Amino acid sequence: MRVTSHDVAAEAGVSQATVARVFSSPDKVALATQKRVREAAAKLGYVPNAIARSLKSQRTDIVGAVVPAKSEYWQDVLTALSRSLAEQGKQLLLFPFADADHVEEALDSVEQYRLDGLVLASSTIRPEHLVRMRRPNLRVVAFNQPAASGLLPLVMVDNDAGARDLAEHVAAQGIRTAAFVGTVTSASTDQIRYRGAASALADRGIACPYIEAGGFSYDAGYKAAARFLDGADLPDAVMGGSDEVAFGLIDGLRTGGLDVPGDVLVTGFDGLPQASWAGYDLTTLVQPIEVLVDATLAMIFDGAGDAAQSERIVPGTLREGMTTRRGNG
Amino acid sequence: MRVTSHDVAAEAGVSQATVARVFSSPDKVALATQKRVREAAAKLGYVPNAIARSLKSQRTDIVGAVVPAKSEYWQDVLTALSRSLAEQGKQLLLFPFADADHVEEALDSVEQYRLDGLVLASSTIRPEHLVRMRRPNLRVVAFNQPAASGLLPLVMVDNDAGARDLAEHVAAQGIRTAAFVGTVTSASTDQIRYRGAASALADRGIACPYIEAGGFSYDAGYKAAARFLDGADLPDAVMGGSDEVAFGLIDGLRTGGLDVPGDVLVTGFDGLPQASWAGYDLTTLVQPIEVLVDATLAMIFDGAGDAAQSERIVPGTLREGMTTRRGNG
DNA sequence: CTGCGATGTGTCTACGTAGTCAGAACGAGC
DNA sequence: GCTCGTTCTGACTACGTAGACACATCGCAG
Repeated sequence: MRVTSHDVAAEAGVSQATVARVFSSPDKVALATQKRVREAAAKLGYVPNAIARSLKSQRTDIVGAVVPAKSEYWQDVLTALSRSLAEQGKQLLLFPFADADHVEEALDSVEQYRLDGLVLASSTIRPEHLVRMRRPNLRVVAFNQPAASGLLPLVMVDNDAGARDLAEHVAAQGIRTAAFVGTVTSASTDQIRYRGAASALADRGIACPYIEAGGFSYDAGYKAAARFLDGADLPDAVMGGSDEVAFGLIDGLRTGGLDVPGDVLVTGFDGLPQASWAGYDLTTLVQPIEVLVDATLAMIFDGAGDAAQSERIVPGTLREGMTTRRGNG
Repeated sequence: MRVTSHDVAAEAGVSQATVARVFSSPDKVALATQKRVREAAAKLGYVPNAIARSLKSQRTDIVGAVVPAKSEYWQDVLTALSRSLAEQGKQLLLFPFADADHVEEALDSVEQYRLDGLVLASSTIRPEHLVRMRRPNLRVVAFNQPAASGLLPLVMVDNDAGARDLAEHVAAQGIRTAAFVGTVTSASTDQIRYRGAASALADRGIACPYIEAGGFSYDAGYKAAARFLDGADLPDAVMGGSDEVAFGLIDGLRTGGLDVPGDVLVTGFDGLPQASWAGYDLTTLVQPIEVLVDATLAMIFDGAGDAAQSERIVPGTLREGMTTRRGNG
């Protein structure tokens, strides 16, 4: 039914091996033969079977990605990842999980496929799951996941330096009090971001209490904003652990009658496309997603020997938006 | 190196065939044998090889999705799709493309994999490409793609009825003039939405000129808003072809000094998560993505014989947001 | 004209699984 | 005790490809 390399071989009057060579290592086949084979293939509508090739060659040309099902940030990462892979003739297989408790299921199905590599893209995967993914024949790279440090090869943005940059930027606006809203309990990135920001602010004599939002979503930020609405506690600046939280904060504060940035400055972290939308124009730390993705794929495909220890920390870029423009407006 | 069913067979003292049966059709193996095999498998860390299974069984348990690389809407669809597939033990393989001119490349790589099904998810794929995807052994379903009608089995939201609902809703707010901003040239969905809205408005004596935005992105909407800023042309309501365009419109109008909904009403289409964000609170037509996705997968896996003609049109739901709340504020 | 490397092609086999077929073991019914 | 049907298991093979190996052909230097 299906056209195979044998059919093409018969049509072109060559052996099956020659047909295979034409499509995998053409330089080993005489040009005249190649032409004959390609014509026969085109005539019959032959397309090489990637499944069979994978079985034989022990390479799938497929990279898996374990990601949270719901998150604006990861969708941007996935887009960049799959585009970069496509350029190399490889594909992306998705293993989404609903929440931290369902990671295990996703990891189970990962093992059935003999993937060339796996990107663990979530700051909420637990260390015990991370370690479980260390296996021969599979190059695993943790993406933006500080908790994986030392356990797996790791690529991430410089969360500490980024948080300091943001903190220094708001400090330069002349604030006296601040607060950090995020979710240290479930995201290891937020831990570092909070520490970096708090430390930089402390250097300037500004206290920065931590407020647990219970998630890194818009809703979490929106609800957390209620904390500040009784007025007494309102700091001069609120730093969100992520852009999504910051959007929620801004809308929550504004809905509560406060002005951003008039009454309170707000910052985010990630640099989502929406941060540039005029409705928010958020001051945030832009992650160089292309760079991060390229570094990740480089680790997977040209990874060194003792990759478990290798880490690549990439600096982000401060984006100064309207949400921290104070006084001079 | 890798643990195979042969290794497990040796360990358990059975044949390879029995091991295979334990993992694919357990009811054909005696319970005692099953237990022995499973223990041996656990001991050796055996995981069935999906590649080999696919080659033998001619089923991959993988569904492909051809999607535009950049689009908020499609990311929501993909999330729902992959989650639904995961529940059935299947996986999603992504074939993103940058723009309409690169669809061909994506489709080429689709053929190498012997996918169980393929979702063509983009309103910008050209009809000639659509037809090319009709092939034996591959169940293709077009998703939200009016242009595929009659060419491929099709699942989509009722764009016409949805656009009429939106139009009637704004008409009920007492508007006298309107405009539709979208991109009929590149998205066949916008064509239907515009016609539906214009027709419903015409029934009430309201003209609705069409304004080409040149895309369905935030930026396209933002730029299109400039059209209305000289004041003279400002209609009472602007209908965006999609939520993304509507967000751009709103921000563009507001940046230009207009009030939404005070000076002009705005509607979207799709029901993105951001539509519910307090900063926009957009009136839009919410697509029942879960329903659409389930219908799509049903067509792929339990599709009828003459599937080319089958179409499933699902109604959406009107979401009344602040952007069309007029006068009574 | 012989020997040798380079090049091109064919034969054969393995990748790891699942389905077909045959046969073994066993109990039940005559 | 023999036949029959049922249940279980093993041997064998095919899925479609790519790599190892052997061999044929050719040009070229000695």
